[in-house]
Amino acid sequence: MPGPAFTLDRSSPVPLYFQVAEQFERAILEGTIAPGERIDNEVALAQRLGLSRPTMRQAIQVLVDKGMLVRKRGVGTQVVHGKIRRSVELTSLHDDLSAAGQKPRTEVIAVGRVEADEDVARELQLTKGADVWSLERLRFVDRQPLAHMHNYLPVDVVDLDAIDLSETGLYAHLRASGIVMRVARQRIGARGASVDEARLLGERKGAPLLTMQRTAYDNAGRAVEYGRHAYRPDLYAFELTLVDR
Amino acid sequence: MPGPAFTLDRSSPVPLYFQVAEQFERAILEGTIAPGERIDNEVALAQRLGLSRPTMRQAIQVLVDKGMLVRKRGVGTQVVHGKIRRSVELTSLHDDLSAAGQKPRTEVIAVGRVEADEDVARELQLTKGADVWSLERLRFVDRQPLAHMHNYLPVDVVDLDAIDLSETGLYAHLRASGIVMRVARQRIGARGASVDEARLLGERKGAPLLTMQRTAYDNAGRAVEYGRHAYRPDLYAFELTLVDR
DNA sequence: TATGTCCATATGTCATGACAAACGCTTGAC
DNA sequence: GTCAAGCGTTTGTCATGACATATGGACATA
Repeated sequence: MPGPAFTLDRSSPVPLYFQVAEQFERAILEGTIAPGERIDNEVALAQRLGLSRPTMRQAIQVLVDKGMLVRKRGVGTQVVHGKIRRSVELTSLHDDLSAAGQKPRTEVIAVGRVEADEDVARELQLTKGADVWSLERLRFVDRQPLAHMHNYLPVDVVDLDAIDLSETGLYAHLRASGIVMRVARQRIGARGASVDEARLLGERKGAPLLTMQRTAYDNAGRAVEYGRHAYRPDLYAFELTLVDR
Repeated sequence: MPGPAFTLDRSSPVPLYFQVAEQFERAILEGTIAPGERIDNEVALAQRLGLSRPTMRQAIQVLVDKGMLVRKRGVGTQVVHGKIRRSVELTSLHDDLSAAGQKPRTEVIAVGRVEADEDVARELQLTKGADVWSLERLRFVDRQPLAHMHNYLPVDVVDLDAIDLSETGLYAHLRASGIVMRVARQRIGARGASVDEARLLGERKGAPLLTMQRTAYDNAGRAVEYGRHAYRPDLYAFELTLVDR
């Protein structure tokens, strides 16, 4: 596959397998390695880079998990055909849009402390009536309303009053506050717009909306965020890549 | 964490790491290991089971990828809080429903060879106008129409005429035919029902529908299936678990 | 009391070596 | 000519050993 000469920095804190994976990914995205093309076998690659085979395997595994490479025993490893789309990750809509080069604008409709209803309490592992942050926002792209977002957070996780949420996304701020989200559970569905939603999103009552509910957990398994979102389906859709292992 | 005594069968063709992962998963689902509880460290576990640490790590990694366990360096590995839902996998709706204990019924509306339109040709990596299988079905659960499914397949992949598609699912048949699907790309959205869809699904025209488009690739990177599906949102939703790695 | 340092602990990374199993091609037998 | 057996290639699995690094508590210090 000769491809570009990969460089390794053994003094870097970035793990070697990750350095290799990054450079492979770039080569694939740039087309330096063509779709369908087979890459060298693991043993040869490892030797050429001065790595052990387990490390080389780990690097390849990263891209296999991303759906960019496919392994076949006895045959080799090759680049997957078709355009590579980024899979659904533990990011927010704000991150998604920023990555796509768009500039989202966010309008905070309401923020404050409320009593958790049954749904919110269950999802956040609290008792009903407990004090939680409630955050309601409207997101625009190109002056068009794209999503109506209602999030709930335990009060001991973060102080929402101290944040300017119209500038940065909620997730970006949580990360900056040292909150590490490790697992999230999502439910994607659809329903007709309520009167309020229709008004906010510039649609008619009953117009189809794409909905998403998400509960995010930190690395201690504690629920840190629960959100109910509604999207205009003509402006947004969820894309994901599934990999069978 | 003492937990149940895991058993290993070294003569089995099932990999050791997988045997361990399976038994761990069962213990977690059954509650033998409580949510939030820390499991023993990798070295001790490996020693107790007579395994090497890499193998033990590989077993744990399987469950970390599923979002059931969380690792913390310097601390340990613990069971995630909250109910575990199965993540979106490379399965079909038929599989999903069967796994949930329901008995889906399928009605084949039309099956035959057609010329690929632009969309189909692009997704299946064919030229426009090429001969492809077209399969249109309606899926019921408890006598209620749940989904309208329109799938396209390259003619050289399988012979749909030879199959009874009302009994087994399309994916089950593809697997039985030796077709291995490794990667799939999905796009989930929403829109209003067309007149035809409304009639088939027992809804009104313009009623919100949940839509999914999927292109599946085999292990050679060849597109083997493209489908456009529409679901009744009151009966179906997509659930997925995201894991940050 | 508050803060910084040290240390035990557990996971993260990496190397080396070995055998197993699947795939695809070639070769040989009938 | 067709089919089966054999073989090389490549990934899959597993063992052993070592050092790095983040975490959280104990302890010493200001």
